[in-house]
Amino acid sequence: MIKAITGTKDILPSDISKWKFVESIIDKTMQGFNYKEVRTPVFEETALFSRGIGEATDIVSKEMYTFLDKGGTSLTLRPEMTASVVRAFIEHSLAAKQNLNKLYYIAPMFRQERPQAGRLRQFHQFGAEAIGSTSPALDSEIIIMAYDILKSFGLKNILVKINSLGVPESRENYKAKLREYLQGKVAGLSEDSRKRFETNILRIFDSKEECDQKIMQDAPLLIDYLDEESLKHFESVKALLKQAGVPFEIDPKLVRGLDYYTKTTFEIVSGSVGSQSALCGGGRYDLLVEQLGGKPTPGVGFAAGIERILLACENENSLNIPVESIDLYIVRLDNGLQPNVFDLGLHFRRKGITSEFDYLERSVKAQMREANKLNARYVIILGGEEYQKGELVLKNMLDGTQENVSLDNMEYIANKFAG
RNA sequence: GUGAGUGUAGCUCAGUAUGGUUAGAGCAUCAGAUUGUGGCUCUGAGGGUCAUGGGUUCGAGUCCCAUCACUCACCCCA
Repeated sequence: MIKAITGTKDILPSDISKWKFVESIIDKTMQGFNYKEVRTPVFEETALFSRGIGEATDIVSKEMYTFLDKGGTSLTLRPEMTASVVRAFIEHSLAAKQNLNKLYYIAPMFRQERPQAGRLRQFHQFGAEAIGSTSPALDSEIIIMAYDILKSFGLKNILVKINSLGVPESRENYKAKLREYLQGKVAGLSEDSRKRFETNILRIFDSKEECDQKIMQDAPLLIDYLDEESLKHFESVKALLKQAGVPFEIDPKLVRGLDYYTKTTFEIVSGSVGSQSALCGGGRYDLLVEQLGGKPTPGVGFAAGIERILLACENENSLNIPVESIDLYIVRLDNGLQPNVFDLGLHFRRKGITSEFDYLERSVKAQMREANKLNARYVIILGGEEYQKGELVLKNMLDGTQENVSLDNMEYIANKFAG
């Protein structure tokens, strides 16, 4: 038997209502903030991601699905969306059409990691990017949108964590200080952290190893070395979040794994999923556009993992999905009327009234059972004496009442579903 | 990439310690309950190469080995 690739999942009809519901809330919220949807190809030239996300990051160095096409070009299935959105922004000169572009997406991403709870190889993210302004209002807006959407899913056990990474210069200053602090202590670090000391020193803060955490407890914090402008920016972001009623926590150790972040970074974590608790993450990237070959343009954005959110919703039992139902089921008393049933069904279907009938020549009882299983609001029973008299039986499945309706008064039935 | 756990019906699981006739249950599916009407109830039916391959044995779902798959955790991230 051929099975789906490791780390990929089919979304079956029984799950679709959940996804549609989630997507509709995302659409509604994003549009309320006047973000416009954008769709980009699932694969891009590999260089886009290695340059955008950073050669040394885990995503680029070991998690990408990269392959050569027949022309010998190295292509990669997108592991995240920001680089692609920025590429499209530059390629189509969106900046020329308006100063500020507010974009959002809902799309599949691909990373070749070992699957576990809340982590798949093909997974779905939604997110937003506001490109073209340094205003802290946009940092806040991005965080508020993410928070509002999660709240709309009924999630309670969530925490917003924010931090500021400052501008590159202040960060370099700080890194030097941190290196100085750690210089004599390297031997006490875990193996991974010793590597990070060379490659990405800030990430040592993320380590869960006890020995690392002990050493990092007294380490200097980035936030104390922020430049004045970044600090001011950070204060504005915090003030706006407070104003919006979004509870948050400052996490000076929140360092994100993508290279392009500057100033604000944030994460929303859930206590209701396994170890992959980050539902959502993002931040400001004022240098990315230029880095990818565009004119210097600031930006800020976030991405959220839909499967993780669904997992959290399931564990908190927070999603209230309406049960699926259909409008009409047409029962036939004798098989000879099959063409008439088909015709009648088509009549209502073309009016947008969701209708179904039996294709398997099953008994009346079986047809009624089917109607009930489908949650049909009304059932038409066609055949027998009534049919001889030019009538059909219309049964209301909610209260069980039924009435006879003349076959040339289908308006009457259609009106049951009006409005 | 590293570690641990689990693979028995469409789904959730018994059965494996002490190997022994035709491998069970619940849910789901289908059919029926005097034949023209759903939900509840009752009755019945279908559905399993017990993950795969090898080994031990008179005999393996059960013991041993290998492989594969899945799950969780590390790592990293959404």
